[in-house]
Amino acid sequence: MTEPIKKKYRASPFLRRGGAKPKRAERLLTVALELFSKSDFSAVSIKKIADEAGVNSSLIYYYFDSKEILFQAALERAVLQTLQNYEMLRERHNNPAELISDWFDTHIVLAEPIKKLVKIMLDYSTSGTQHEVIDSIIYQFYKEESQLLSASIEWGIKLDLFNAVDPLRAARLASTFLDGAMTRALIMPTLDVAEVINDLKDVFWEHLGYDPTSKSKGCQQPVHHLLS
Amino acid sequence: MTEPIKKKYRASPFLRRGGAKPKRAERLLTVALELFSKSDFSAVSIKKIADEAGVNSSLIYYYFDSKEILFQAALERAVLQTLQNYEMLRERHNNPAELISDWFDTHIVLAEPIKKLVKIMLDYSTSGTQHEVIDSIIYQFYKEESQLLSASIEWGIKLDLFNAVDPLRAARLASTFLDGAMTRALIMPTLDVAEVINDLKDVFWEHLGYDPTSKSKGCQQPVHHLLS
DNA sequence: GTCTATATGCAGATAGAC
DNA sequence: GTCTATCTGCATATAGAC
Repeated sequence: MTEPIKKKYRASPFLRRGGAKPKRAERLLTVALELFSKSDFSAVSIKKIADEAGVNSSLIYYYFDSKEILFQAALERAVLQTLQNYEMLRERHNNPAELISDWFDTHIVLAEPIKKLVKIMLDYSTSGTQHEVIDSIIYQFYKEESQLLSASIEWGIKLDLFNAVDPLRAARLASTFLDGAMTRALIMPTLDVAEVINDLKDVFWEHLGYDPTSKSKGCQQPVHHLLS
Repeated sequence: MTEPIKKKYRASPFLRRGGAKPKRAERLLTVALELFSKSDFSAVSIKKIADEAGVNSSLIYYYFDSKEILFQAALERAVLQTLQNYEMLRERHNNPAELISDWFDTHIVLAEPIKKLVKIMLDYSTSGTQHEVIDSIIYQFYKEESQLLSASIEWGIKLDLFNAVDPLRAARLASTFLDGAMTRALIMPTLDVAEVINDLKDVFWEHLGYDPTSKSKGCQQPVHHLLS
């Protein structure tokens, strides 16, 4: 089960902005993420990815040592892009309630790429195979999300905007619910994600004892940094 | 993409209790569900299922016309068993708060089989293939769950136990969150599902304006009707 | 009902020409 | 960098003996 770990495109500092990155590799990663999120790892053939990207299947092995490496790179890229969104969220707000509200809205606007991310993480986690790199990517993702949320909640409590709830637990609650919304949307494509997330938002404010109408400065457009 | 629909083991009145059902077929369904939930459809080979069940791989084709039919039958069985649990839940309580509480607890106790169910539904839904039968099974599953919950909430409102929330939306909220708990547990196996679900329960009572400590008659053991 | 043997096809991966 | 050609193995599925 523990396959030999192959290398290439191992560089974690992805998307080195401005760097002369191979366009083909980027294109392949985008297509791969798209397909891996639609179907699952073993159902997606190298040929399908190549066809979709408009190249010969052999070329994939020029950029990535194996299908697994390609999968890993696609997942890493998706996580990093999502983390970048979180970072932008953080920088954009000087008010915890707005930040959290924006975080919910971001999940509505970016529902599609986030659904892909959830699906692909799920496939990996339940596949039985383990790779340190991927494990740590996923771990970091949830850690960052948890930190973003719990820090905001704590901050709101200090400002006396929120009830004195346990920040970590409340963060986990919100984060877990969002996973649920994504999962449900994957299972039932007809689901109105926005509606569900807004319902949750209401309940979450209720839990925090926060009245969103009181301090609303108009709904800012959520940050997009579109995945693929 | 639209494969010809094969038959055999087509009989939806599964588990006809008392009926002389082939033990081998049952065994195969159990093993199949187990494997399909661990990995994904295309990653699970017929041979693996056969090996695990201790029979020759050809035998599977004696009972099921194809791998897809086997998958479909396994999913159907899992859903029906879960629905049976819901039915037992319904019959066991004459108090909406207890019923809902028991519903949450059931998800803790039966986390493993329910995780399998969620995973397998997800795999199917995102596979791109469509089969009327499976679609309707999944649809029915969520419909029944929604009915169980919303009816209980409505009931509680009438009894003046709960706030006058929108029963359907509240039901969807709880149900979606549970999906999230299962998803998260699949992605991060170290997660303490019980803890997360109990947190949700608290928030849900809060939302319904219900104080669980007031009327607690001691925690009844949740219903099990173990999914293999 | 359960097995052995096998047909058939496609997937992942490599070698090497251009 | 990108392609053609090809090796190798395994997966689904079938035929047919017992």
